[in-house]
Amino acid sequence: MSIEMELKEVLKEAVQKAFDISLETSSIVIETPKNKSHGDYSSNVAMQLTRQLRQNPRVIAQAVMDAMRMDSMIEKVEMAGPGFLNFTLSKNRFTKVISEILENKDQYGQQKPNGIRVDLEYVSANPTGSLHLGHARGAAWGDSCARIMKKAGYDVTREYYVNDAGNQITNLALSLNARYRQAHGIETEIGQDGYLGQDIKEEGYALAKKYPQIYLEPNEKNLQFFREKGIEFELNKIKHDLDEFRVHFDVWTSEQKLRDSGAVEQALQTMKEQGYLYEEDGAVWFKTTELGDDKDRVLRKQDGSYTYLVPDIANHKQKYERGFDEIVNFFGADHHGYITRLKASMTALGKDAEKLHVDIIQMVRLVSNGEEMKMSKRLGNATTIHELCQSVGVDAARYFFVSRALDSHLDFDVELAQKKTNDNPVYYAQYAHARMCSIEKQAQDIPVADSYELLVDDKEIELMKSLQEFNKVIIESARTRQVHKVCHYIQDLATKFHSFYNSCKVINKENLELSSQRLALVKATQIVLANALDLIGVTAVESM
RNA sequence: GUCUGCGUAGCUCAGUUGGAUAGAGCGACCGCCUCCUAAGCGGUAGGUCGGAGGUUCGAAUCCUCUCGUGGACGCCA
Repeated sequence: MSIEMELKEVLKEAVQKAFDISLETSSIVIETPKNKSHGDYSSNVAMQLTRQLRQNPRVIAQAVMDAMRMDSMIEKVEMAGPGFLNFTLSKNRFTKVISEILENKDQYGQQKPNGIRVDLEYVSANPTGSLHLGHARGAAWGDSCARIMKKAGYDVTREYYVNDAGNQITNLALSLNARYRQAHGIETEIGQDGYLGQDIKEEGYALAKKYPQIYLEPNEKNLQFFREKGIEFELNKIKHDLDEFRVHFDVWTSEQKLRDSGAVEQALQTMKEQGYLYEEDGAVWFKTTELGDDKDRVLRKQDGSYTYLVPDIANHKQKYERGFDEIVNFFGADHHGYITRLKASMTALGKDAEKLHVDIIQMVRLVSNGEEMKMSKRLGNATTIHELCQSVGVDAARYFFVSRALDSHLDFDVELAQKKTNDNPVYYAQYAHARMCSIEKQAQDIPVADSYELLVDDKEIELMKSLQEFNKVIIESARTRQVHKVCHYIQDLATKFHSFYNSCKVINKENLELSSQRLALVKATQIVLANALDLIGVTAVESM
């Protein structure tokens, strides 16, 4: 049992005994005080009970303390401030974590299956161009979130929804056809909605070489050829870039296949039966205003084609039918207004919209020399995920994207990410890991201890406390999908280690007993740091 | 105008279902390698938590209003 659970049990019993009140352990808050003089752990139960008991919190705290059973791990309990109970634990309680880590190794931190099936959809960029910075943030965040949730015991499916139908794809086909024609010396303009990227130009020319003179006219039959070639080309490029970025998916859902299967019409039919649709101006509308939206939305346009929302409704309907308990989407901030519509659709289909979570990814700005680089996918001059990997490396890129809360705008400082100095936080953590590996390498003739009673230095205790936090961080990060918490944990653990390193010499032939115990602590820290870095897809390097 | 983020130290940002004297990194200043990687460590300076009310034992955190700022408001995706 974790230290926190043990303390909660102790408090629960004491409150029961003192006031005959039965508390849920989940409602008891155990904190780690920032101020060292407040002990190792603290609780505010007394203050929480003030309203119910109508007594001074200090009086309540005293009564709880008097009723408390003195567990062997508790060295001291004190009442402080407005009514906090501060616990100081016996030093040997903290060493338990070392043996747990050494036993479980790379599986340490893995929580038992919690039976919750969750679907995470992220990136889902149209196959009409390379992935750029915004996608990269979504990719790094979504993938890390998947890793963390798996570690926390969730049954995770990683999903990419491919918009391989609709206008954008037709525009792509037209652009390819235009380049194809140009390759044949026929003067052709790229339409206003066309894609001007260099890659598409090259692919058009390549197709001209491979399939000469057959598909010149932009008629429907030929466009279908360019659609297929275009999607194949773009999707392969995307998969290649994601692979380089260490991002992989379990499921690639095709919009075209959803359409072909009749799932789209089926979803519309259900919504119609539920009375949410009506016709006006030759279009089919969805009464989203009845479900919290500020205006109704068109589903089928005057020209008979569907809006973007429609196949996506079918996409999400199927997620429900696939049996997920939680359905999560990571959307770019520019799709914000879309959430209400999507949730409304699920309600209209009789699904529980509460299961559908949409996390918004705030904008990324590329900053270099204090200057912002504007991005436009259509013009083809955006910084791609591949270029980013080339210039700053995958580790730094992934680290930067998950180091900030998702709802904060991110200024990605390319120069900082490129630095191989201590200005760059990713190196700080990797350096800590490399140091640990170096110690292990040099201490191969020293046995790793299995008892740790000599580890009583403040720096050692602080380090063990951080190790103890790992499980909590995983669970909390997964529950809230706040990936950056893992990043902060990594920084904290690295800091505690560097501090320990500077004041506690590990390898000391004069004191083999202490050396072998410290070596065990180093080994445990190295395992946890490597496991934590893996959660965000960053390499735990062994030497630098 | 409506919806939705953000506003915390000079800069970039954390802040544990509301908790004690608001934290970290960078930058500035002062120290530490005859010693396991100085890509490191220790220390100092720096904040009316945008502003005003309210809720309560207690507010950076919750509510209302307000100011600044980014984004979205399409029969595009």
